[in-house]
Amino acid sequence: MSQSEPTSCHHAPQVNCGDCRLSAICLPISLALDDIAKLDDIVQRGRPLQKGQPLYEAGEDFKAVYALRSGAVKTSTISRDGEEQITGFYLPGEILGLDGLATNVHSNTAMALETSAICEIPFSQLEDLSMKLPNLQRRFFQLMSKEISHEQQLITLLSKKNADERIASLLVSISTRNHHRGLSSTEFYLPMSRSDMGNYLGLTIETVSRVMSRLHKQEVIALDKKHVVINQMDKLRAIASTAD
Amino acid sequence: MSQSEPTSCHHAPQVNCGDCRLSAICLPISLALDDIAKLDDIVQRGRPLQKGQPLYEAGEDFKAVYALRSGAVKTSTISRDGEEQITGFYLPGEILGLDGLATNVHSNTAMALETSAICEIPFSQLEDLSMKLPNLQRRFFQLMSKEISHEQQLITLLSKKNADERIASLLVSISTRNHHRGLSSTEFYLPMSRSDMGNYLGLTIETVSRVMSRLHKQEVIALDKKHVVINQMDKLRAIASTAD
DNA sequence: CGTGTCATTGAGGGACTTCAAGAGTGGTGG
DNA sequence: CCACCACTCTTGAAGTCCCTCAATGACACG
Repeated sequence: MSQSEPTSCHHAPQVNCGDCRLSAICLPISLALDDIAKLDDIVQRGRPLQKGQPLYEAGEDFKAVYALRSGAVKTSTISRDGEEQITGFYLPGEILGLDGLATNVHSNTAMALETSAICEIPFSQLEDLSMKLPNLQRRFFQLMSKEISHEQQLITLLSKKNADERIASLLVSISTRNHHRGLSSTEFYLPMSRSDMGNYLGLTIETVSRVMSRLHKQEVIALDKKHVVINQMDKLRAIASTAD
Repeated sequence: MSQSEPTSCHHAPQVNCGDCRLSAICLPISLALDDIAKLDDIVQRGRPLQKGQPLYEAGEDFKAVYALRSGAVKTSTISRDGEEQITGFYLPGEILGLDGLATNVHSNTAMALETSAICEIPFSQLEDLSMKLPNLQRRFFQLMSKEISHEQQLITLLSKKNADERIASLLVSISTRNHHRGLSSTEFYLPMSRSDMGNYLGLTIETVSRVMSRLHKQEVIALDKKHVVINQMDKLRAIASTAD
């Protein structure tokens, strides 16, 4: 299995929020140390999710939000005729499951793209805690609004960008998020298949493959299957940013 | 100016929620009579908005949500390079402005497509009131989730549907919403320009025009500028529903 | 009556899809 | 160990759908 985390094993379930390498970008962001301890008390850390296993499914009751500690997850909706539409990819330190917040029912399915360690945060307890910690509550509003603005960016991408711009946008997005997590912004493994990329970006798998090959030939990126090295970040950004 | 409401003038600012023809589908839905009266007390009814005037703009502080009493409104984001992306059309009885709820800042701009009468509901007071009226609070969660699922449907449309399916989907959507408001589901005026339709659906204005003409020639719809009559609803739905 | 805006229609071209074949990879079992 | 299979990915050739460019028409407004 390809692995983007060579530093150490992050699947160990015994880590707590205070020690977690991701605390700076995850839910505990801007919380005081003893507040993190309180959050820590309600976080449940289950066994890792294997590739292809669902974290939650569309239609399920909303019971918790989830923080991704390692691995990668995709979220998707299934339209009436059974076709999948991927709505997002999630990387370590990111929070998912908020799609159920409004109705108490998840509208999306979340599925592991590779073996993933996940912190589960039961929402009832989180609600109580966030009453006491205004910073935590603010963080949740931020997250919800981030979800919405992400969707609107995706709409703009699908509505206005060509294939090159779409692919470049996705690569820049992953790069930026990796950088944010303290990882390399120029070298990483794509956690999703070409098919998932195409589904997400509104392209066929062949077009995804062709564009990636083209970027490789132009030496904007180096490419070996899922391993990506960005050689010319400025150029990639230029391609991506016919708008964000 | 073309007008889809020949029955009576709905721009009169003095109407209250209890008397409003739209109370069955608007915010007061499922509220008891005296609860509607409470809601009524905080609703502000300003002078009508003229075509092209903004109701709120991206970046503005979120102070209120709005109920559309007559007319039509579009919401849109402006991407970095200045291009507009329309994210929704709103018809009488529908609520807008929730895009600011998460961050207290609007992420979209809302603009009148034709002369529109609008009820403004200051959010601070609405918050207080919804504490006391659980049905009202539930209604708000519904509305937020509706916004999210609308965006996800738009994503699927942009990602998977061809031009005919996109146009048909929009027509069916407007038809359904008109029916819901007690108006004709088969005959109505489009409140937006071809350009706005194209922007929203990710198509050029020429393609919009061609598809509309084609549907006309196939006698699925009758068409005179913005006036639409749906002759074969089943056929239109069939075209639209390669998924919803 | 000219001017500007919006919409329609046609011709041509381009970007992406579809169809098809083949290469590379991982897993299973003889 | 390698043959076999399933699966993913790549690459090419052909086709199609939509866009671009352009001209014209319809209508409102000064």
